[in-house]
Amino acid sequence: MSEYLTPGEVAARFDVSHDTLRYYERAGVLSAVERSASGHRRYRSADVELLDLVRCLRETGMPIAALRTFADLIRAGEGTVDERIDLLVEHDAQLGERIEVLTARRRHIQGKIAYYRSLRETSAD
Amino acid sequence: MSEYLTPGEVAARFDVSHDTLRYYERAGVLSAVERSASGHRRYRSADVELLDLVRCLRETGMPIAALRTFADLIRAGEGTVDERIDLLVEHDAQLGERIEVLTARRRHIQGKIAYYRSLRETSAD
DNA sequence: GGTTGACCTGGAGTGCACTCCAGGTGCGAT
DNA sequence: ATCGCACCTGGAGTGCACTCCAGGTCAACC
Repeated sequence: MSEYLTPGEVAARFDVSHDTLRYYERAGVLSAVERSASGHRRYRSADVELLDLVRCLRETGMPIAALRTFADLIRAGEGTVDERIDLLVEHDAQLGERIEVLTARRRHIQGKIAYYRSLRETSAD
Repeated sequence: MSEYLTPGEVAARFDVSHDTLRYYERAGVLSAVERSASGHRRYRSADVELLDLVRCLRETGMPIAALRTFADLIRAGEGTVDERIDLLVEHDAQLGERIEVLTARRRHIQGKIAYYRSLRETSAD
């Protein structure tokens, strides 16, 4: 049990590619990660926790640029907690709306399915 | 009250651009629409209804290629109702999963917000 | 009869988030 | 020693869904 994860382990854990990890680093979403003597990345638990949140935000539609802003706030230290809250609250609100829209659209789709099924039964007589 | 809508009216009703409408037509999602003598498009109620469903499916993440497949089934006539049902049921299932994932992620984000708020209260002492 | 505005065309361009490439390094196992 | 493999680099390429562009047509209104 080592104190860090290798790129392969991180990629497997979050189901992202090695390239995506490097992309996040280049984009400033993950700060430059520690390296071994041979230059290989070593992901510490702080990196892994940030990545966990990053993936959560990405999967819910936050763009890379906003993620970068958020990561910058974290790096800037504890004085930025209010701003982080604002950012997350805003995202949460958008996400709530998005889920509502998707749910409404889903009902529409289910209505269409029911309609098609009614057609099928009628013609099956 | 005319029997058709102009491109501008359709664009306004569905909040899409004139270009998007043309794009859907080029992509085979909307079949070639009726034209006036001067070449302007005229959207009949059948076109508008299809577009309504198309937008619903697009907003819920169905790719253009699948939408094209679906539109082709509609054009192929009533014999394809079973296939249309299959396609919509599959999409509905994926959408259900997606909503669940988003909802779970949202709880994670809300947990993070609560955590940050607890930090803020502690430091405010 | 000139101007305006909504519309027309084919094709090129955009933004996003990756994803791939070619060539190179280090290291444990055979 | 040499093989295979996981990793490294900068930079180019990809796929998707639009979105924009330049130049043109047409009907209506002043």
